[in-house]
Amino acid sequence: MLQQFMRLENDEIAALGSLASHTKLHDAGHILIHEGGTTDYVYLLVEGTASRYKLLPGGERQILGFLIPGDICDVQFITHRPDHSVALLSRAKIAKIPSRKMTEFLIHYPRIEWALSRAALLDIAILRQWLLNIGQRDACERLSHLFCEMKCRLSKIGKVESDGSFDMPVNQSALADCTGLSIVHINRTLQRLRNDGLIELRRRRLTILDPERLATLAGFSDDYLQVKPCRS
Amino acid sequence: MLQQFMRLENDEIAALGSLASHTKLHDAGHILIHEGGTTDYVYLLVEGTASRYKLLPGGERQILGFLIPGDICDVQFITHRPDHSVALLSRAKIAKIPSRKMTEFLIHYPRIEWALSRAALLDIAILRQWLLNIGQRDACERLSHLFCEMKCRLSKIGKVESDGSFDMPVNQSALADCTGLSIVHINRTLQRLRNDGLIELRRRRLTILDPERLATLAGFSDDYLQVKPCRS
DNA sequence: CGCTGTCTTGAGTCGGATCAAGATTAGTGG
DNA sequence: CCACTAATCTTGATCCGACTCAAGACAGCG
Repeated sequence: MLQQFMRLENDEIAALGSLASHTKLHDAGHILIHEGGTTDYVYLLVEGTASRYKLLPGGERQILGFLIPGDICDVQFITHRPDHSVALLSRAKIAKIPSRKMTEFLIHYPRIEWALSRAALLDIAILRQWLLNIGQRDACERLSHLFCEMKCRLSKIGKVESDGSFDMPVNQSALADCTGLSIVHINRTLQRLRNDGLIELRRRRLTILDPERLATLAGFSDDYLQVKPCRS
Repeated sequence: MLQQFMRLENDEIAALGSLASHTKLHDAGHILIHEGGTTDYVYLLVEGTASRYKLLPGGERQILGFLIPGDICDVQFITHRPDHSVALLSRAKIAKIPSRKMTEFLIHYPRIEWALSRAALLDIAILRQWLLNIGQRDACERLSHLFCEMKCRLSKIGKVESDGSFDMPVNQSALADCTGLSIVHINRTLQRLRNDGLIELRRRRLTILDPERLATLAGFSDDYLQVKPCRS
């Protein structure tokens, strides 16, 4: 949600709304963007969850990040040749906006363009944190950190239940590919977290049983996710 | 260099020049920005090399990226509390610009602001590539990829000699901390690359002896570093 | 000349990978 | 509502890439 980054005026909100008015429902697994292909559209994830990833010739996949409702898929692309793919993790509602239209729109609403660049900065902050995660932490810490991060991001858009549970529509294979671990090891690590009473993960739904202890274990602090809206 | 992202007008170049007119020389090891501290300045690296990194309580360090001449240190910071540190790898020339002044400047030169946001997109592309690197590749590939990337970035600013060598002012400890490997393993991996006749690394200077073969080994393609200047 | 930081090398260990198979669960169509 | 199939999850056994520890060799520098 862009409002995290800047208080928007009513007309801006309305304009955004009409820009994203044509939404379409897609099934889990649908690939929105193909690495190396071309796009002339910007996709806005209205409802559901998606992942960005890169594939290696050998078939290895690295998940680069998760998209949650309100996230935009690819203002990112410098050229129109995306350097990674985006696929849906769950059934999702998508608004598909022609790039041309988006460009014009942003010229009329420079404040929104500015908010988007803030969103990019948040992406950077998250990417750096992931790098630290994969580069320096062990399996347990990596998973814990990821869970803490997701919970924090989702809570900002009101997607965490009062009991602390939230949708996490990923299988163990996806967890493996975003932490740089093997599926088997993810499985065993999850069991440890479960046995330690830290989390519960069932039917694509994650409950953090002891947020305090999990955050400590992960070395998680939500500072990097806190974006101050500025320029009023 | 911002001109990678957009053809700038003479007055813009002149304005940038005067903005960055007061430069100062610092020694290798100098810490420009402290994680968790505060900054009211934007730093422009005019000459030399620097690294961004995060530290963990246990002393582990993850290097998040390298800065080369023309790179800007921290338009990045969403709040004024940097989430990582920046230190010089070599003696370097730095322009220190007050954030206020920078903000005003960008209001007068919106095209430059726009170029900066492009630069951020390049940062994102590099970060994603690093994530792939650390997450999925083995030691040899990681190092090779890093070297290919540095050479490509440096060649864009004319910092690669005609014999293919360039400054790489990092010790093995830094290589370890940016690839997520141990120093010892870096040492052995470097030896392999040397013995295979792929590289030569002496006195902080790297020569890629067989670019072709190294790129293949690394799975490197420079696509993600190619930024098309647009909006004329 | 003698630090101090950096690089090398060897030996032993371990976290996490791989391989292989069985158990569960979720979907599908009848 | 059940049978069938394909994912996904578990578990055990084995292996290996990379880590740690430890010590010696250089190199740059005041």
